[in-house]
Amino acid sequence: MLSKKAQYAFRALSSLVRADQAHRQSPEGEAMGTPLAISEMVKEHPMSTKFLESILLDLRRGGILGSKKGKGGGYYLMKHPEDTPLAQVIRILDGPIAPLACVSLNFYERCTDCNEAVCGLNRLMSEVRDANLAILEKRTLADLAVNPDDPIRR
Amino acid sequence: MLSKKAQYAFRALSSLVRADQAHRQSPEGEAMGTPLAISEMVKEHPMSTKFLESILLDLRRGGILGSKKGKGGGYYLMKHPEDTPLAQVIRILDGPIAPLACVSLNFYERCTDCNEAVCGLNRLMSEVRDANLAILEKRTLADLAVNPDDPIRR
DNA sequence: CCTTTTCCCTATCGGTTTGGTAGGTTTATG
DNA sequence: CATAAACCTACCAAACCGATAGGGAAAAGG
Repeated sequence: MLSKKAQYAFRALSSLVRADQAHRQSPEGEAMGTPLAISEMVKEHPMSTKFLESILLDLRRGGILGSKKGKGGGYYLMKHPEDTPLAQVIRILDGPIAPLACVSLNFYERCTDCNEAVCGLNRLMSEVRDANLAILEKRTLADLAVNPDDPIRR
Repeated sequence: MLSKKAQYAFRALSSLVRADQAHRQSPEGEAMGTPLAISEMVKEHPMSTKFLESILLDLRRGGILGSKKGKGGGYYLMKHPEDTPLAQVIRILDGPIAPLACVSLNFYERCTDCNEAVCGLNRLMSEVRDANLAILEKRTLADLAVNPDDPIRR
């Protein structure tokens, strides 16, 4: 199960994606121009401001967001929405996506008391990991904001 | 990530599957005949006896295992190994398989502050849930014990 | 400069979960 | 009756989770 942290992150990110889209569509639109303040995100998705703050800081340290201080400041996406897979967000806030550390690509830890080469669970959980990554590495922030009633997509 | 509880469960279950197979192959073999004691499982997979005990009780209450008390007693599979999907084990010990309660089939809870019909995250996480279930409902205890070097399987 | 607005940082905290232990009760076998 | 096993309840320390508190640092505007 995703933590609240990750869930809140996705809500805030969906606001940031929409701000990003609106910005790129404007004539003088160049990336990272108009940051969105925490207070704006909370207005759209009611939640604890301080808690969201710590989440956004994690995302910034993780390289997904940039920030600007002072009046008119806020957060903005570092890359186009379709260039940030959901997997990256989850790893930053919740850690491993794999169901076992011994099959994790990014958080690998050797399995004590288990020969990985012949461990049935290891093999099965690698399958699960791959199925998850097939989705979470392909789907991106852009997919978060898609309206399912749109005529055609992908 | 799977809890230790679920991991230990799978180790013990692999012992039980092998005992089950050996038993069915014997001439007089009828199901649920020769229980395997906790002490035997711990001999094969070193772990805390008492902790494993509580896990096996959960699996029994969950309908996966049967038990027999007293001398010569122990635990045994209630069904053929290929009739117990891994998903059932995980649900008993770790709860929901879905990444969000609002997309869970067995542990559904309504999502506060989110219209499920138009929530992008909801749609994406339903995809993830389906991918997981496609594996975890199809793969069974029998797959736990398979030797990957076997000539042909499935 | 000074004030305001915003992000930034550290620490703390109550509650729950996790992984595990302790100690005894009940039931079957021989 | 002795032994071996499952069964049950309670407890415990450590970690984790979700959230709050209280400022500090920087940018912009006047």
